[in-house]
Amino acid sequence: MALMVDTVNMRPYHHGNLREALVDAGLELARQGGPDAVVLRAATREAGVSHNAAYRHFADRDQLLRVICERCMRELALLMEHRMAEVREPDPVAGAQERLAATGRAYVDFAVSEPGWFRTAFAVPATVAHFGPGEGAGDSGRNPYELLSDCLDDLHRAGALTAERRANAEVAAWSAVHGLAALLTEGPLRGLPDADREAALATVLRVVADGLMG
Amino acid sequence: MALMVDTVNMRPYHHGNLREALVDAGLELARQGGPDAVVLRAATREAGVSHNAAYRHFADRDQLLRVICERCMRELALLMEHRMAEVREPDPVAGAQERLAATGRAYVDFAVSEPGWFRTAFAVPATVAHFGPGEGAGDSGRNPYELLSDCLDDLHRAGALTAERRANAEVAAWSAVHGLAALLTEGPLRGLPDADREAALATVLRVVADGLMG
DNA sequence: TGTACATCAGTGAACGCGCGTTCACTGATGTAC
DNA sequence: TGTACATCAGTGAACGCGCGTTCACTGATGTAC
Repeated sequence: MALMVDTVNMRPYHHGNLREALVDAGLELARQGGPDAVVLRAATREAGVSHNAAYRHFADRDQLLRVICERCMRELALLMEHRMAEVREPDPVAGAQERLAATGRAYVDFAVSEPGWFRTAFAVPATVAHFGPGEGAGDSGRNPYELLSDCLDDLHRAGALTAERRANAEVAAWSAVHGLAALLTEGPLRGLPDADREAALATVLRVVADGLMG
Repeated sequence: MALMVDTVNMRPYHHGNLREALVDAGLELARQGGPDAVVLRAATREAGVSHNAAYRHFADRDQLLRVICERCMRELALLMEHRMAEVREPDPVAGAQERLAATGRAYVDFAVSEPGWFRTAFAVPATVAHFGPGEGAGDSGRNPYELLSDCLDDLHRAGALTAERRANAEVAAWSAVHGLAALLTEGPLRGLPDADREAALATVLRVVADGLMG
């Protein structure tokens, strides 16, 4: 007689942490197949639970997907933060330039190494979205847009970016890097050999830097 | 007794041009809902024909989708060509610069005004894709990549772009413009007000031009 | 410390949906003689 | 010019799939007394 614990597979009747388990399963699904692969039944299957158990923790599939999207965006931001922190250049201008490039590299690296997550990060269902200070990365930490803004603020503060050119600089840098990431992962540049990809990335970063700072 | 023609809806038993009708229906589906909305049964429904009639003209759904994707890409190229041809500047350098900007504007305008088609253009199923001379736009006309290359060649010929900077210039310009289009249509910049979008586009084009030509 | 009971977190079966695809078929067309 | 017949382009029914979601339920937990 199994009382608390099923003696065969050792899973208690109450999962204990099903919400987390569903999010983890959803993240794995997203990793492999992008946002469309985040399927309620697959997540519950993976968690070893019946289909509708998920409804104890999420109102519907969209709510689960939303959480997964936020986590993916957060992962992207974390890689960017990590790469920024690795920059050791003491000179304010060169340091700010290196940090800007580091965020760009991180962005593209993330997209290439985790294309499913990258696509999912931007697959927030329905209306919402819209980036800006405090939006887009859930509750904790800075989102990619904010990290980019920080770099550009640094550049401005260090005197490498005039006030005039500071305006709208986010969208220019972001577009270039996002476009490369999209072309490489979902677009016609899928499967570009490593060396070509590196050359493309270097050129994009150079054009952005030269274009912004004149 | 209807012999050749059904007297009620005047549709002959043989459609006459079902292939074209299915492609047209598919294009409308793509326009409204992107590549995922290109659904065999919906296309046949729209064409007023039974589900499986489509199999007389396409091996499977993917084959239809592929045709639709090519047509969408062709539409994008046509708008770019049209906008390039509108440039009247006689000076070779200024003319080439204006044509480059015109292709970028066309690219973003297409994405914003026809987001379903834009997404579909890049949703070629499975492996394939990869741009380059002669690829990506089906059989006729120049594809977007080639049009961009033409602009850059002009710029180089006119002396505004050094040979060194000519290298990899396509990917830089393309990434920036594609990224803006993606952010505006599928990403966090969805629904950006017109004025802000115009400012963003202007900045992106300026950064690309300055970044490329130094 | 023991027990009744509300509440929480699961189960299992079922519904309805729309899809791609296949099957055996029939009506229409065009061509050889 | 007429006719037999191969071929082409449709039809209608069905299969199997996986999905999101709902229903009535039961097992486990925790709390008031």
